[in-house]
Amino acid sequence: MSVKNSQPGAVDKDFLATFARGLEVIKSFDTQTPSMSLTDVAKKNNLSRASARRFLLTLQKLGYVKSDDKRFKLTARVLELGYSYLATLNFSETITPFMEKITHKLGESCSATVLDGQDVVYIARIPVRGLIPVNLQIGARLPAYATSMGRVLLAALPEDQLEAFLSSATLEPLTPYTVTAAEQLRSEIERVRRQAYCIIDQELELGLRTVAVPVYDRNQHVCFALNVSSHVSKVSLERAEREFVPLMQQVSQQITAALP
Amino acid sequence: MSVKNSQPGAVDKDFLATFARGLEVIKSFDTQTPSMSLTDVAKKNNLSRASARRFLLTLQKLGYVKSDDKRFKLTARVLELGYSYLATLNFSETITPFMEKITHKLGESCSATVLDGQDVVYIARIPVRGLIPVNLQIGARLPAYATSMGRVLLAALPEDQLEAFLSSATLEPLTPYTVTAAEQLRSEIERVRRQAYCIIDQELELGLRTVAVPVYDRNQHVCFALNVSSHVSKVSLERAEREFVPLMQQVSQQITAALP
DNA sequence: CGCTAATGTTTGATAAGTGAACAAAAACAA
DNA sequence: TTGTTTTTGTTCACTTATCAAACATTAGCG
Repeated sequence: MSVKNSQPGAVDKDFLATFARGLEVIKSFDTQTPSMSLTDVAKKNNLSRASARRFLLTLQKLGYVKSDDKRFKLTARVLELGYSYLATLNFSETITPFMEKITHKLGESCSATVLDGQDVVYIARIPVRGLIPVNLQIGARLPAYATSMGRVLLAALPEDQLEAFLSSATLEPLTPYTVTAAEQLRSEIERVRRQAYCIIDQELELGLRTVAVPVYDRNQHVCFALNVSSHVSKVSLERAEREFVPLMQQVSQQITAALP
Repeated sequence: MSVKNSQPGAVDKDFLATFARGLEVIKSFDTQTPSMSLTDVAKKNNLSRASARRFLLTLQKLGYVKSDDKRFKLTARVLELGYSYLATLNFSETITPFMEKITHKLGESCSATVLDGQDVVYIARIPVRGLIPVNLQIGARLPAYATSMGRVLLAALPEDQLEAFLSSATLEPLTPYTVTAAEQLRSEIERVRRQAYCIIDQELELGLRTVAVPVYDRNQHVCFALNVSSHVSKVSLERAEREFVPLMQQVSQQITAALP
């Protein structure tokens, strides 16, 4: 890498502001503002109206937005962008049948996640009609420190990266049960590494009991985590360990063998 | 719109090439090339290496790609872009429990799609362990003309847009049963409009029998289609009409009432 | 109706992005 | 080692995008 930014105000010569701003424009459409006028977009992204207009016209020409009467909204084509990530994970097709098998045998939702920064991100999910209709679509994020999948993935990190995570993460008490002390979290993660699975009770949400196992690729690298989530009133801790863990570990090995 | 491009070679003054190219760079990562070197990216997108490098460094700085030893790959953050579209559809959360209900009662996969151009695009899906482990994730596309959901959505288009679709679509015979004559397709679509549901038999894929109904928002506009797909050997046409259609139409109305 | 206020569109000086050419560093073979 | 090839990084005249401010167009309102 070249040395840039000797002065604080200096801009990175290799940073394409136009592109970065365009991506922000896409992301600026959300639940609160599903459709926006040109001026709305300009304000929300700190752009001049002239600039906002160019972004919107470009997106429109590419089919990513459509305009009904001066108001712009995203089209389903935007999903293509996210889809190209899923396509690079050659395993997301492979794993679905295995996850369906888990769902079928245990009668609980099954998910797959990867680690991105301090979050786990859902890459696949088989929901079942449950007590709590949780809505965690592909792309959804949850904090890694308070989820079973997060701990499984953190346990697979090299020591220096785990260290970096622990020193930078802010551990909010999401429920009274959430582990918020870095040292305690570290020993939990070490335990997860030894036992090769993780059960978390109500640390993310009251009533939620989740079990996760790592899934390895053919080079012995953890590539994602598998999870089954249930309710404390439905599945005892004892049953989770006796019934859920073995099945999930077995399926994890089957997936490894089936991966490309 | 202002008048542009009097001469053929003229460029659109309001088109941001940098942004459009950047989006292409993201899309250029796919199953065949999940990780690429700088040169690969340059070749695949017809960019100079200098340019490709700027795009990759920008994406890296934003966290959308990471580089392991000179090879670049997308990160899960890319899903955020697609996710922002789902967020603008305020209903994708609302509908999941209803779809789970359908899946539970009928024992078959249930999907929701919208129309984008000539395709239907999946915005939600509840898979079940079935005969054929189909892999249709959120964002996946299928040709509208050969799917039950496509016909339901086409039936809801204003006459001029339907006309435009019929005259521009290329109707490939995907199976021996596929309707490929525009006139026949039109009358099929008209029938779908009258009966308010669509059953398609093996037009997309041999053995596949699918049922679709439209779902309206509170302003009597069709906003998406619900679908249940099964196998001809598992569900008779008679049962599909007697059992599937009424339940799906009932759930469709419940969704309308529940929409924001 | 005219007036105001807001939004959308064009314009010209300034800033950012571009590819071709060049430089540097790997990768590979003899 | 040395030379050859391939890939990656940098520079710089030229093109594109940007902002601010002008102008044009609507929308609202008494």
